[in-house]
Amino acid sequence: MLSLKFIQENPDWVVERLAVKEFDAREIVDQVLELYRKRNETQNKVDLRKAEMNKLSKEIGMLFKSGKTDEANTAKARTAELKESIKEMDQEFDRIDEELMELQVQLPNIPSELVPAGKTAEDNLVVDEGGVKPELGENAKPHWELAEQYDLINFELGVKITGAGFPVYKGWGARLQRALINFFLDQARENGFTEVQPPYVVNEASGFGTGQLPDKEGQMYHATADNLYLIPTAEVPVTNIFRDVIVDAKELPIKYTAYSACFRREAGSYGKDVRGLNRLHQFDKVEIVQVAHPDKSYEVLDGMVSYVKSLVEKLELPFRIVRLCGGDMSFTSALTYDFEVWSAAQERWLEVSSVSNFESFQANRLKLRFREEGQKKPQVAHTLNGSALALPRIVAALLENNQTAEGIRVPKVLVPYMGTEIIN
RNA sequence: GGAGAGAUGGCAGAGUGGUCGAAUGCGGCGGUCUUGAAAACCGUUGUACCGCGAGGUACCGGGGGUUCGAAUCCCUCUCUCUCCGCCA
Repeated sequence: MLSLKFIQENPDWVVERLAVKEFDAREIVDQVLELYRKRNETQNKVDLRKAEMNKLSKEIGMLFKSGKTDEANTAKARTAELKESIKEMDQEFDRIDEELMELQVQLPNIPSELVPAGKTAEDNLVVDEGGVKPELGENAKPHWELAEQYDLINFELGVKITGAGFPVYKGWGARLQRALINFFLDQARENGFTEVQPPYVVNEASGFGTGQLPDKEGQMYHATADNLYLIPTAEVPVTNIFRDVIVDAKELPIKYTAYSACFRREAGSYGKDVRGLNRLHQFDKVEIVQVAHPDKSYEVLDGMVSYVKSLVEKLELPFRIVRLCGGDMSFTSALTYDFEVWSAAQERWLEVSSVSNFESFQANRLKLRFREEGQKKPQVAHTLNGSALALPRIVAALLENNQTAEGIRVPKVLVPYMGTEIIN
């Protein structure tokens, strides 16, 4: 979330920049300005009265101690009115503060200057591409047919056990999942990321910290009996490691990676988007998360983009990198690069990674700060994360792009993990 | 699931109604000493908000209450730990 101070100091700029995200912030910003002013005014007044009250109480204490009971009782009588007005003003303050918070969480993050204008995915900017699209010819099969042919994934079984979007991986299919996870984690470690295994279920505070709550609870599975949420991405538990934390500046950047299953309700999705592995309710992903110095976070973002690029290149997948336009970006992001790989039989691009700089948006919610050497006051840090990578669509592309008459060719980097050069 | 205990500053741990934002120890930082280091000694060491400033306010798990005054008493919620049971 944007800090109140920031909004107060740059109200017009906030409105102007949020327009890039197709968000009309005028009304909310105006209300924030008004309420913030009222809040401070109220605090000022109530603090003065509290100071008076504290002083009186101390005096009464002294009087009782020195046995001047009559004088003490006289003084006591004077506190009643003060007490009443403090109570009223406190309530007023709390009311305003709550209202402010409600407004504050409605404002999306400010898009970076690099974000192109635009409403939909059509307006995203392709900034890089690589690899060669394979020529498959007439008999090319989509991955769901290949998965069935080689008995890699059983979608119907998942329906029976749970429901649509929860496939069962089997044999080489299951082995491929494990191979990819291990490959991604090994790569991350070699690039300086510390591996963590987080919980897959989080509480409300964590959901708030990374921005899923309060508004996007519809995307998460909710275990109501315990009021816990299944994670939609490892970003949530991993980033929340740093909730209410002040780190030393010299520890930055902090680089974490985690494998996790991810759970998404995906209410309202339909059609070709959900066919096969294209969109699932449960999927596997290796995530990378960084906590960075504000001066360095865009360098860090570039580093993450080149790291993810190295992964898709090693997997020999044709890819492109797009910079999301304002209208296609998430609520919390300041700048996002999506990675898409070419799915040769479906003949479409599939998003396999999303790498974002959240600047201080999450850190404000998390109260994640750092302290510069020798400085007293902590500053808000920047957070970033990215998929490295999400498995299902990688699997879809690998199956389709590498299909041959003899079977599915395994990319070289995965051969040691798979123990075979071909799946058949 | 049953029974009990507890939640205090970076950590450990006192404080059971009044100058308590909080003893003490450890850790951290600065200094003295030393060729350097250790030890010893001295000092310092939470966060947020309001205020131009002086300064003020809040915070001892969360919320509510009693009281002139609450870390301390009462209610309530949450969480943690221990033992028993069950169990990967």
